[in-house]
Parts: sequence; C-alpha cells; structure tokens
Amino acid sequence: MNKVRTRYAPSPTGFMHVGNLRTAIFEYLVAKHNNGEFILRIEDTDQTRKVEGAVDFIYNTLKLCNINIDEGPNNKGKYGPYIQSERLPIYKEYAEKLVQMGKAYYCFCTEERLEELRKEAEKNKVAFMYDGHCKNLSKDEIEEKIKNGEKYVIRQKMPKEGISVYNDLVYGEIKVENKLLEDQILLKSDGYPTYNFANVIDDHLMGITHVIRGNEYIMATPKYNLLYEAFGWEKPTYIHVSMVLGEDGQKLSKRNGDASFMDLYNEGYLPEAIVNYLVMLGWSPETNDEIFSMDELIKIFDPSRISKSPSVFDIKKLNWVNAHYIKKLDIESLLNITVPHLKEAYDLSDKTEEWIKKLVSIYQDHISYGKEIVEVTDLFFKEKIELNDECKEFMSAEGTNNTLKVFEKEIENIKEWTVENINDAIMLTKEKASVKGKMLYMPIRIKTTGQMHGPELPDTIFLLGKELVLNRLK
RNA sequence: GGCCCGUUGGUGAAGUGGCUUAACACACAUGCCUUUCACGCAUGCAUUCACGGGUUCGAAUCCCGUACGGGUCACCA
Repeated sequence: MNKVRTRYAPSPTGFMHVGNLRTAIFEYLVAKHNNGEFILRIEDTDQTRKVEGAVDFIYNTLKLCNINIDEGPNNKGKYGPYIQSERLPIYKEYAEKLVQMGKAYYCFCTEERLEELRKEAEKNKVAFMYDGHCKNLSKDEIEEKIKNGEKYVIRQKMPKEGISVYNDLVYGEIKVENKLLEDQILLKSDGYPTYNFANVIDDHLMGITHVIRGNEYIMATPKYNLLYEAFGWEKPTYIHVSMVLGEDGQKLSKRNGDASFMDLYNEGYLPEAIVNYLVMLGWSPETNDEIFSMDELIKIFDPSRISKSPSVFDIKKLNWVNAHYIKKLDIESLLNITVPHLKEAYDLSDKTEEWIKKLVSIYQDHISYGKEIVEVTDLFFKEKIELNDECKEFMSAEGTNNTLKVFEKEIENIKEWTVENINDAIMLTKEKASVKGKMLYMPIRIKTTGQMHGPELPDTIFLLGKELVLNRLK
C-alpha cells in the first residue's frame, strides 16, 4: 500500500480564515494518523492575486499551530518545486500529451466570441457552456493558426453522455451527468495551467493519496477523475468538507467577526485552543471528550466522522476552550498574551514588572482571551470610579459607612504595604466594626474597585496601592 | 434556471431500524459553595429530530415528494 500523503494547497493571498485552517488541520491529521506525510504546495497560477510574503505567512501560521510540514517550498523534498509557477513546463508537457492522446484539443476562440456565446446563453436563460467550436480542427488548421501567432488554450474533451460516479469519504456516492461537464480549460493562453489541471497533475506527481478540500469542489471532481483516467493514474481518496459559517449563518467574511486566524491570535487566543476548537467544529470523536492535544488528535482522528452539514463558528465556545488552556498557562506565556494589550491600552511606565506580573496572574482564571485583560483591569488605571445602581443600593445599607471609616483607618495604619497586612486590616475591621461576610467585604470592594465582583480582595487592594485606595475611600 | 449537497434545541453535536420517554459540550436560567466573580457541584432548557406521505410489528435513522438553506455552472482558486 502507498504511504499516505496529504497536501495543503493554498493560494498565496496572505490571509487565512479559520475555514482554510481547519481544512489544513484535517489534512495534517489524516496524514499523521496514518504515519504519512504532509505537503505544502503553493497554488499561484493566478498571477494577479499574488501577494508578497504570503508564503512566509503561511509557514508562520502553520508553525504556530504546531502543524509540521514534511515537504514544501522552504523544505527539502524530492517532488519539488512546490510552487506551481515554477512548474510551468510540467503542465505544458502533460497538456500536450493529452492532446496527442485525443483527450484534449487546442482552442483558438477569442474572448470576444466567448463573450457573445455567454450573452446568447443568458438571453436564452440557459447555463453557458463552451460549444466545442475548435474541437475538430484539422492538424493543418492548427499548425497554421499557431504559426500565425494566434493565442490558444488547451481544453479537455468531455464525454457528452453517460454519468460519472465517485465515492466521497464523507458524502458517499456522488453522481453527475457527463453532459453537464464543460470542456474545461487546462492550459491558459498565458501558458499557466488552470487550478483544476495543475491540481491533478501535482497531486499525482507528488503522490497525494487523500485529497481533502472544501465541498465547493464536489461537482468538479468528475472532471478530475477523467484526467486521472486519461493518464491511467490511480485516483486519490476524496474527502470533501463542509463550510464554516459566521454567527449570522452566512459564509465567513471579514464582515462577520474575526474570521482570520491571525486576528484571533493577535487578540490573545492560543493556537492550541484554536486548533482544538476548529477540529471539533464539524467533527466529533467517538468519546465525549473535547479537549485534545495535537498528539491525541493524531491518534484518534477519523475523517469519516466529519459532518456533512455546514457549521457555525461560535466564538463563545472558542472562549470556553481558550479559557481552559489559559488556566494551564505558565506565567511567561500568560504575560506574552496579555501584556502587549495592557501596554497598548494603559500607561504602564510607573508600574514595576512585579506589579504587572501579579496583576495578570490574579486574573488568569478570569479571562478567556488575552486582550480581555484590558477591560477587566480598567479599575486599576483610572482615578475615579462610578457606581452603578446595584452598587449604590448596596452602599445605602445600614452600617456601611461605619465599616468603611474603620477600614480607612486600618489602611492608614499599615506601615508595610503587603497582602498579608491588608488582610489583617480587613480582619481588624471585622472585629472593630463587628461586621462579617458580605457586609464586611462588599462595601470595601465596591468603594475601592467600583465593582461587586473580582479576584481576591487583599490582592486587588494591594495592586491598587495605598494612595489610590485611600483616595477612593474618602 | 439546470445539477449537486444539506436540514437533530440559541450554538457545536451523538445517534446508521428496537438499548432513545434523543447523549455530551458551549450558551442561558436557577440553586448550593464562596466576601463576590470564576471554578466545582446539582437542576432546568428538543413530548421530538424542517414539513407531508409511504415501507415496517417498530423510523431521527430506509423510500418518495415539498419547503428552506448552501454550493456549482470562469483563460478564479
């Protein structure tokens, strides 16, 4: 049996939304589950869409996600080059081979003629399809036209009757009528192959055994198979995966939220958490577990359990998964995903490293992504706090004024500003004002933080600093 | 418009003819715990699997039709 090989084949657009990433993860998992290899191939046959630095961007993203590339543009591999624009002669050779075999033909039709055909089709309300005008040109005619410098493309000859059937690992049997298949272009007039053609050639030449891609290719797959058959090549296993939708149930776009991996990453979501969440989106393991490391995923991943229906990207669930990973973070990593956001939002110049470290760590269990640290800590960075109605109501309770007065005095008496001494001050207040529980902590919490919830009070007060606390108590 | 695919709670989903009076998780609500929040625990949240028929002793699961949603019909990938 052949070694399992899968590939991720993005266009270098410099942007990767979570749907693409999920496909890459699935491809990686299928390969590694079978002890196989994962290949990165850059599909840049559309020169107009090329973006500078996109390849590095892709490498960077995959690396962050702990997806290891076995072969690719920046790796060694015996099937290279791995960038399609560097493989042009190969496609030309195979396209011409196809012509010789009578499975493809030269087409000299101009844009104008095609445009007219298209208009005609529109007028008659039928789907446009190339009419095979150049299909039966004689050898002499072809040579003549080429000699005259006429531009040409190479088109694949499609059967006009019959039905094509193939088996998809997640969708099952797919049948498409052959008469619906257009004589598609294989080689464009600029000498570049079309995506469809380059894809088949490269997948075969690179030994790809499992083709995993979005289900927008379901209908085109019979064309791929015809190519494999024409060359007498073994067809790969097809695994089409459904789409990831935005919260509004529509296709993901920049409009409906943070659809891109980098956006999420920059907001302080952890790559492991994103990967974990994405795999569970439209796929489920046999057990009820939901938190998996990459190694565990590799062990248990079974592509036949991928769901056929599209799934909605749910940021709330991602938050939950991410919070789970954040809780387990060591302090350095926690600092990495939070401090940059703090620095951006607040002036930290008078804060010590120790202070920042402590601030971040008391909120470790309270945030679900790095940037959330900003909103949750704003009480440390403003002079005045305003109380909402709920707080005001609580403050109007009997005895709170006295409690606060006592507490203020105890704070003033503190010589050395430590968490322990602050805790002692609270305990002394408890005795002297003879209040306890909620009636003790709540007035202090509200008056010093402006909120009814938060981390341990002594820690919070410690970080606020004596001066600010005293100011707020007045 | 033709063709293809899909439809289980707000979300992700399990379920492949009887064990299902439909798991589990997120979200939400309530209670317990806690100074509070979070954590943790407990409880509630689809009398029902888009709808209508059919097959069967029995259907979310099989078949047909309808509705809705999406995809596809490029010298884009």
